[in-house]
Amino acid sequence: MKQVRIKDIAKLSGFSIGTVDRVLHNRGEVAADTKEKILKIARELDYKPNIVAQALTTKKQYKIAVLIPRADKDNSFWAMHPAGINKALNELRPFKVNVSYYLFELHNEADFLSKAEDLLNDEPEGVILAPILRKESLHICSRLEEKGVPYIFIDSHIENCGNLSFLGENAYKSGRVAASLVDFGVGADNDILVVNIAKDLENTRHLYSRTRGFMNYFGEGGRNKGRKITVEIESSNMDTVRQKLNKVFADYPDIGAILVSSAKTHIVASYLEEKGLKDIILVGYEMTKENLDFLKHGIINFLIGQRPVESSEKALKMMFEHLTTGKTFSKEEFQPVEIINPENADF
Amino acid sequence: MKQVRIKDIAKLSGFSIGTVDRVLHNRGEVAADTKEKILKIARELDYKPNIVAQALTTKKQYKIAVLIPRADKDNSFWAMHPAGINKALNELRPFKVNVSYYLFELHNEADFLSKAEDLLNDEPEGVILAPILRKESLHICSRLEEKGVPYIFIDSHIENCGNLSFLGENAYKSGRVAASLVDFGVGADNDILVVNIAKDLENTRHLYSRTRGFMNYFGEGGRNKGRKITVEIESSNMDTVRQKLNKVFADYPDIGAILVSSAKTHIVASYLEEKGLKDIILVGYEMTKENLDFLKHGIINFLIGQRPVESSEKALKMMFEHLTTGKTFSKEEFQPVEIINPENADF
DNA sequence: CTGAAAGCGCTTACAG
DNA sequence: CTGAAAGCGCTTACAG
Repeated sequence: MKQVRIKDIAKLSGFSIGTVDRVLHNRGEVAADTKEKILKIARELDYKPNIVAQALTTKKQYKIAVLIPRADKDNSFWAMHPAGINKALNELRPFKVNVSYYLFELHNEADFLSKAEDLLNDEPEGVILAPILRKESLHICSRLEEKGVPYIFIDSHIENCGNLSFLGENAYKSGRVAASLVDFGVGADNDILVVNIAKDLENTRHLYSRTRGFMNYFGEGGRNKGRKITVEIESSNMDTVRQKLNKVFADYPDIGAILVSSAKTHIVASYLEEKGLKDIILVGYEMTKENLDFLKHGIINFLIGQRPVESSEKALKMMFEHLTTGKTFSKEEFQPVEIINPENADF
Repeated sequence: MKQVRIKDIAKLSGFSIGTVDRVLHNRGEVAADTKEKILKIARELDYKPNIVAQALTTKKQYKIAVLIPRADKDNSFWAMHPAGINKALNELRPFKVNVSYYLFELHNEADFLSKAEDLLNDEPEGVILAPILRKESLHICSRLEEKGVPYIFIDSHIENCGNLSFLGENAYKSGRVAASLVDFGVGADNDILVVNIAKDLENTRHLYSRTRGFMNYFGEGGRNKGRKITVEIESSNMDTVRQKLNKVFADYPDIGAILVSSAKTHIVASYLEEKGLKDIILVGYEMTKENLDFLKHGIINFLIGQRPVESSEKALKMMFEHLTTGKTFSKEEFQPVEIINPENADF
């Protein structure tokens, strides 16, 4: 099975390679019937372009836009995605890929929409985005679809969209993983507390899904038979957190374990450290610097990771492959749920 | 910073591109002083070949040999490495890479040597091997070095070798991870048993390192204060295992957790199931089908994985990059130690 | 609407 | 020992 070249199609069809190339790329200026003839032969021969020759010859740069939250000190999680993009870019070096970032302030709807507008104006050929804000993201996605621009979701998922794929965690499953870890270590009669730190839990579905997974694990079985308490904290401000948690601990003195459903785990860890509550099991999310510090000091027992670097890396490679070959992918590619404790955190 | 082409070097040096190409590839037939001149310019311009053009034009196939144990039902772990190789091959598709396997019977010295001999006769340009049998591997490595053939270790590690790199777990660390998991769930006063199943523990260093990591964790701290018992079982035959373990349990009735230092974990799991010892915590290695079955049924609590698929994938890509560009790598690239429990095993 | 030609950067005979 | 030319498979003006 030697490679089929456009030269072969040219010979068989009786047209020149220039014409064949034009129909293969839909560049117009070809008579309808010759187009058909050529396409037929291409299909029969199962023609696949040689992407190496293509890369060598083309001047085309693939313009890919990335729309994610801006990383900052309280939020270093979002620095991991650019790291993954860079990894992919490095492997794609021989080819011509051009990535531009559109970074919005986390949980700021207006800023998200404004950055998305910038993105649309720049007319990228593919988009990778984190649709954290559900409503606003849906709006952008429909605009992309109108323009025929493919897009891939990372981090968060919206169902029934025209996305090329989704790369990230199965949030429900990761909640169950957290539950199983708590259950392995906690006393059978202790109470368990779930802390959600988010401005608008409604509009941040994956935190909600994690909590649901966590609860369902215990609903369906598990060793622990204690009460399951949920508390929502709207701000990650330490005073607010302290006040809320003081109240919870006053009401429930037998709490043996805490789950924090987001990367803000380190804030609850500070609280526990401050109060000297070292025996309480604390499980949370994401291997950010702040969280890892508390993990190493034994305040956090486990972190659940969703491999953001890998997701973004795969997303970019996937987009490139789609753009060059037209290949499509399964609509959801869940990444493995990663379990991190102090002993395997170094890697 | 535009790309430097051999044409640029040709112009600057006053020679033709043919001559430049000859010195760049050390193909001889060039006067010593012109060679020097050209190399100097190439260095100054920091010339890097365009691998896309190279791939398009060359007829050269890179021949890479893979020397690993043959997978079989008792040993499906070794089927994961070819999976990783295939992944890499798929990404390297536009280039001309040719992989041949040399599969030996696990722990069979003679067979290892015979397959290695076949490999040497076929004169590959790069080798990826699992140096499980220390002594025999050293012999092969020195032969490869004589021939100037680069080689990468996967799975097991031998220090102070001329290997291009090592890709695999940090066995000592992974032993500590296992210990921390046991420690999180086991009663503080229970005894803990370590089971080594291997024909020749001496010559299989990584099992030894895992056990050492496990023991040191408890030596340096940990909640559990019970006794730590070690048993060595030479064969994975069920009768042998049963007999040995019966004896151990008779002597130590308070065993609360078991570590199996290898992929043979499922054999101990069968034993526990047979005896109805469901409350004993069992931690072992590798996500093979047999082990995963017991994990899902709750007999095995945790499996430690070393990401064999990823290691092999990286190894092949690394070898390819080395062969094409001459790039060198750090001598050890440890893979993350993966923690698997029933809830995150599906991925 | 179609074809012939030049070019991407490198490699490979071949002539001298 | 060195250079000129053809070719890898595809794309890109350009001429007709």
